[in-house]
Amino acid sequence: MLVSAMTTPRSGRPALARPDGTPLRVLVVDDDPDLAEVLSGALRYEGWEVRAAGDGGTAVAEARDLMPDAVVLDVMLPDTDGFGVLRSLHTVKPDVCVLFLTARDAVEDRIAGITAGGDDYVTKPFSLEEVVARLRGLLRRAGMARQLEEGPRLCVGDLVMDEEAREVTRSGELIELSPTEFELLRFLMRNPRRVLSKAQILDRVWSYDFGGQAHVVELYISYLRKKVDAGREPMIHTVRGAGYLLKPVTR
Amino acid sequence: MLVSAMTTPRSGRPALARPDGTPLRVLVVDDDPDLAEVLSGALRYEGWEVRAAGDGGTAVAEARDLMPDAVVLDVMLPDTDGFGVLRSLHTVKPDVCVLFLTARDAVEDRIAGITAGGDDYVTKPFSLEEVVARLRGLLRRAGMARQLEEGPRLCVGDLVMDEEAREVTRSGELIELSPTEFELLRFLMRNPRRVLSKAQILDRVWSYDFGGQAHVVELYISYLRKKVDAGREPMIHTVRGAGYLLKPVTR
DNA sequence: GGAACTTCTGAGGCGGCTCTGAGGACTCTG
DNA sequence: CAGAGTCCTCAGAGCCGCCTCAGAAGTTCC
Repeated sequence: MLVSAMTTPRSGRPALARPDGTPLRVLVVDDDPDLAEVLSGALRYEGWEVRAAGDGGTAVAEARDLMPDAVVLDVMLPDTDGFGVLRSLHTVKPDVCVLFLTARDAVEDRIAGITAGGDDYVTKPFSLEEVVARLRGLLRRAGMARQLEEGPRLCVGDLVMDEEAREVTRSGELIELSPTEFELLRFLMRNPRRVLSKAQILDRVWSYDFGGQAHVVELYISYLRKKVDAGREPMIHTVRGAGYLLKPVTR
Repeated sequence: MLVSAMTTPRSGRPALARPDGTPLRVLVVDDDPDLAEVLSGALRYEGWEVRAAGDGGTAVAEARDLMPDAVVLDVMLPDTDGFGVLRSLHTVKPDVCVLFLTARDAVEDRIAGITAGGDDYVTKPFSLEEVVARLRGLLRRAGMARQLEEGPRLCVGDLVMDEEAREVTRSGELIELSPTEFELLRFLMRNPRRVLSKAQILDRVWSYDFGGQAHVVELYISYLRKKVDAGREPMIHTVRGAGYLLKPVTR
């Protein structure tokens, strides 16, 4: 089952590209077409060339055709399990990076065995920010993609985030964040000087099956302010009726 | 309310065009024919080549024929839901931009995820100015349309508006605006040196179901003057019996 | 199995935003 | 100069958006 094909990245950021200049390619494999659509959309937006497949057989066929740099692979598939697909993928393209999608209660050690090769995994339900970030991490570690070589540091003013170490500092001082706080801040830092609506934030930072209200965003913004701004000149700003905005202090 | 259909853009600005010179194409999908007509009219006025559809099936067929650069899509359709149409649209044209229309109370529901790909949405009742602006934002981020590449800055004289950051400055000084003030000013700035009637302003800046009087326009113009002109040489001018006009100060 | 932490819900309150109404100023006309 | 029409501005009521607190439920770690 072919879900969608693809031509160009739509994102404002520079297209992800390999040393030869062609865009990075990713294959999304999930039997839930809605989820595959959402993932494809998000990755396309990030500059990937995306193709999607709904089962293991199609996935391998698509991989042979596309020769993807990375694969986002649901472990539970209608025809085969993730392990079979993984073996086939490695036959097709030995150096492919794989990001597994797995249910929370899946057997942890089997996943651990699979990811030994440098691959990674994310448990469902996940947030798009997490998938995108993990995939970036994989590629960086694999040494692909020129744009990613710059390192895992994210800077806005004197606010610095080390994504790999999951460490945040402001003017040198360490800031401790909970997982959600961290991911929210990462999203803000990847979109500085831009108003982000609560709905946008909810879409990217919270998991796709979150049924709650936009009110949580307000709450977590409030948490972040206490830790990030904390008496200092504020970097997180409310734009009434529009959303929130992170920007360096103007001097 | 029915707006007369027209063939060529009436607007003073150049027609929106893609790199190859042909005008940008948009498909409007809404089951309310009046609303579809209003939207179509406004977008045509902005220089788009417009076609409309009333349900998901027709929409996909039209899309296959038109190959639109963007789609304005009501989430609630008689035959399918937004996800289905979105998936079909992406199969037809993977790089299409989608702007969703949704009822206010449906936002919390399950819009989350749909917009993940960098697509955007607007809640009903919306103002035309908002739809047009969002659509421009989408296209800009997608890197289409030569005219839009200039960036998200709107300048009239020393008055500068950064739409993404929702920031307005006059000769460098920051001006704080409420949501309505912001949208009114945006409309004025996108139509400089042109007299805009109160009715025109009401139609574009206020949502289509606003029942109030033209008096609010006077009021908000007065608010804007206090903030934008504020002692300086005035840029906002009243044309008695006709409307208002924004222009740079002439020396 | 308990303690610490994290996440989310609900309620209360504050302040800003939007719009109405009224009074006054300005402009044009007869 | 009077009157009508148009526009400007102020004051205030109600509403809505946002912030914060407190606590319940779930999770992790020892």
